Amino acid sequence: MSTNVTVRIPPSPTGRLHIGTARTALFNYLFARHADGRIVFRSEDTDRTRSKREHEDEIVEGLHWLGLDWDDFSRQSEHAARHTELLDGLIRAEKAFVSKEPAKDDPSREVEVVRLKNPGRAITFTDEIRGEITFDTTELGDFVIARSRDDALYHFAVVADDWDAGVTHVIRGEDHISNTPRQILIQEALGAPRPVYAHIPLILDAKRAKLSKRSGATSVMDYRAEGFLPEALVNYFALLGWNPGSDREDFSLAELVEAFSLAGVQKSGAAFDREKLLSVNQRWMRKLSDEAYVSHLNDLDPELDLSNIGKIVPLLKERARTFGEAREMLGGELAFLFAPPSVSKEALLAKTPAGRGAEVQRALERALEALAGLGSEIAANSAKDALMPIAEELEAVGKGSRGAFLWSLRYALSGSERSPDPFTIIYILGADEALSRLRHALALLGAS
RNA sequence: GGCCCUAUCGUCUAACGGCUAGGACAGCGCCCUUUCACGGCGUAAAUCGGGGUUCGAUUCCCCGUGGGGUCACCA
Repeated sequence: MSTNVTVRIPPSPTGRLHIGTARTALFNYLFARHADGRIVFRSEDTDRTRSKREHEDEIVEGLHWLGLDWDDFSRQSEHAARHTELLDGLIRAEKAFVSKEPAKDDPSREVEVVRLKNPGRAITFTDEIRGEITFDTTELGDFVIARSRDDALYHFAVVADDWDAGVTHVIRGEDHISNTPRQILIQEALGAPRPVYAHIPLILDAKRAKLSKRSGATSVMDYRAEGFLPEALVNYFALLGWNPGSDREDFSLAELVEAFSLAGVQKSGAAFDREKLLSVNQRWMRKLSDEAYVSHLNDLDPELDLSNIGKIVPLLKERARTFGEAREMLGGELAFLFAPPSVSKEALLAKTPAGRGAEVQRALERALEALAGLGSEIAANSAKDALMPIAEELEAVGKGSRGAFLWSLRYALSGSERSPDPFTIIYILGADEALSRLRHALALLGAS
């Protein structure tokens, strides 16, 4: 592996795996893998009170689930001794100093924080995505870089760790733009090289504010639990703020690695659109083999009885946009496929013109006989071949009767005003169950 | 509010000075059709405003305005 490019994925384990974290990690991954470079994962756990191992585990698991990986793993807390060493060096060189001051949380107590001696000048850096950016750093003053000599703060730890890891490209959210000058100040004090910066646009919610817990589901794991495919999430996240310069939207992770370039990254924030994500997800679900589809359903809900679902998968593929939706359909609008529905005589004849009731009933009886003649194994199209002639005959006698008959047939089988067509239902139910439901409907009509 | 970033259909975006401003999602309509779903076709929908530069600006510059971010001894 060449080492001309090294990026970092530095999540802080203080919460669940946020969509924004995942997308930033994805962009780093795409950039690095495209350049055949290195990726270092660094858990930024220096906030001892908020950092939790369970969060780190979820972040790692979620990122792996999306298909991302890295070449090196470390925790910032493991670098504490190195931070102290660097801090001491800075103090000795009089580029930083220890300052005795009242503690922020308890002013009666005195603490010794470390502050950077700020030369106080304008800092200009080049952002790969936005061009030159200049800040006046005088207003920053001699800012705090460590709570004490052995407890470095974020900005210092980041700069030190990036330096030690040989990070060449810092690709992160736009919200870090204003952090960059102070990190550059620390770099210069340390004598560390300046990496290339690329600040990617933020993901916004529907109200165009930075995505937060209030904006709805923001954890990648929530989407997994809802039955989204990692391929779909990756595909959609990549297109939020990046594009290949063409109309193409269908990308696998490997194809993204191939196509990715910072030049295609957008400058302004992108609103997260769940509808579009759903559409992308459905596209990926449809690519699955029926077997894989069922296996995903099983992963989502191990309690689900999927023993006789094989014939139903095509129906789910054309309807469900997530596996969660698919599961709901099995217990909802498609539940009639598993247990006989209740049917009403009125709905059975809902589309039958006045005075034609007897006619439709006779046709249903003929349908029953035709079906019985097919035997118990029904092929995909044989029900249609057997029953459509009856419908056509009816139409010849009275216009609109075909539709009335087919409606009644379908309703007798599904007990629902909206459902797949009767032939598909018969195929799925099998001859015995279909005949039983038809008999039941006929009995209802006969009871007039 | 200071500082910084930013600005093409409702949303994601294409067009890196020169085409009727293109695509996708959502919307709407039509077709297919026994209903639903799928599918096919079509339609509506945008260059924030004002100045420049230029033969010519969505594109380059400036000023407004809008939006966003950030202002910790959090990361």
